Amino acid sequence: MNLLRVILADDHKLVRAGIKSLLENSDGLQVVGEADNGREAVKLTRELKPDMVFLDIAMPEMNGLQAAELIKKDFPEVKVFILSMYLDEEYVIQALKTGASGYLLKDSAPNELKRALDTIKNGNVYISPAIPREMIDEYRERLKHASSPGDIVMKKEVLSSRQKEVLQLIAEGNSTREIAEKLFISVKTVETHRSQIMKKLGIKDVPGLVRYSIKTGLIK
Amino acid sequence: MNLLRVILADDHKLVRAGIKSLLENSDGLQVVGEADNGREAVKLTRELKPDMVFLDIAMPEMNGLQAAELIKKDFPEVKVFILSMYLDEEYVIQALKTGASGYLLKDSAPNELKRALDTIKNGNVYISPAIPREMIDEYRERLKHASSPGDIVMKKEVLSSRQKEVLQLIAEGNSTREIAEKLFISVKTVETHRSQIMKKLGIKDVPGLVRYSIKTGLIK
DNA sequence: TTTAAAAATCAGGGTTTCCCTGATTGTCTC
DNA sequence: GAGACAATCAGGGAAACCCTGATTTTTAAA
Repeated sequence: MNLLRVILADDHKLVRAGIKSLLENSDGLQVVGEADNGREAVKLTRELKPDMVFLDIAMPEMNGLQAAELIKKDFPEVKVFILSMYLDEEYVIQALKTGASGYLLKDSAPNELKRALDTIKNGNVYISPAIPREMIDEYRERLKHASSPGDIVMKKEVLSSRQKEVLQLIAEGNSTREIAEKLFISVKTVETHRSQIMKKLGIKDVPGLVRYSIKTGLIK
Repeated sequence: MNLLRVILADDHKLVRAGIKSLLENSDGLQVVGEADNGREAVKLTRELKPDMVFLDIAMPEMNGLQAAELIKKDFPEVKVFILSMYLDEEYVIQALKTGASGYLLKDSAPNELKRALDTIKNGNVYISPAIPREMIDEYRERLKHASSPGDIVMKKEVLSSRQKEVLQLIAEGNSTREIAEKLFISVKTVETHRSQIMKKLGIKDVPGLVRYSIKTGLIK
């Protein structure tokens, strides 16, 4: 039986050693190389021609998504698996776009890893169940209408400009009433905007909106 | 030979499983409990009376440093080991102050973990070599001039630890009711805490609290 | 060691927001 | 011209927010 040869990239050595230990306990698999960052992962891929590459997203020098892109460009047959700390729409879409075979959150249960490996071995794509279906469905939908995956432009502009306007006012600490006054609309309309924004972003509370606004640079 | 009974707290289950696998491969040690956040770690410590507790710092609900404080207060004999993503002076000092037996960066080599374990078993304190000597020296210096470790004031702590706990829960998006349930106190008490926090910080709305929490690194 | 201050707990009661289910109108697009 | 979405608004109940207290415990200071 051939062992699946994999490369593992994560800048936190302790975490990496842990994941390695987990991977090697599930049989049929062998970690043949380890990298501290994306650039090293790409280099090792070139040298070792592994079957699969595990990439953490947040890494110094070159992040996992950039590395995934380079690897898939030069070695489309190498399966790429993204391990991420955060459930971020941007990241998921980006990963799918580069042709990754899997996207798993780091707070997944360890048995999810095994399931993901089985799925990928059979040539399918595994995506963490924690990721909202709409996100994936929408990507698939767009995929139908594009000539190549690279063509797909995921609404960078998820929110309409009015919605962004309202979101910013919320995140800046304005109350519903204050926003209504500033925009010359009713309190009810502001409420509808807020709930539309939350629905679109998949966020269920105001603190979440604030964190999103900071992360995307809308405020700060 | 008695096995060292340890509890392991990290919100990223996959990472936790990995560390667990690493720990159990080094013998003389057994993971008897796992926690997703600081609060759970404290609860498990009460129930299981372990020999040692491994705490990640960045966790939802209650971070590892707060958990360390509570654990050391009630069970001074339990050894606390801090695992951190970042090399942050505040964190290191805070960890030493609570009486932690170890502070290790997550990007340490796995054999450092073994060395740390040996050091701690002998009753000594292990601090990651990556941490600048001056930081530790400064702490030791201050220790000389204080009657007890608790006296050492490294930096202004505006909020009490309870207040920080509540603030974190607010900023993470928990509703007042949810916070009350998690802390086993009434909704009214949570409201009082919130308004006390706002008064102290001079902030008048929840989004402001979230921004403050991100800026000061309490969440994110 | 008394005294004072702050922390942590809770309540009443009025105002505002939140949330859910609608609804209308205009504007694109296929 | 049907469907999707944006932007506007309402009703009504649940929850959160805000203010004024109040009690107990802990901590600090005099």
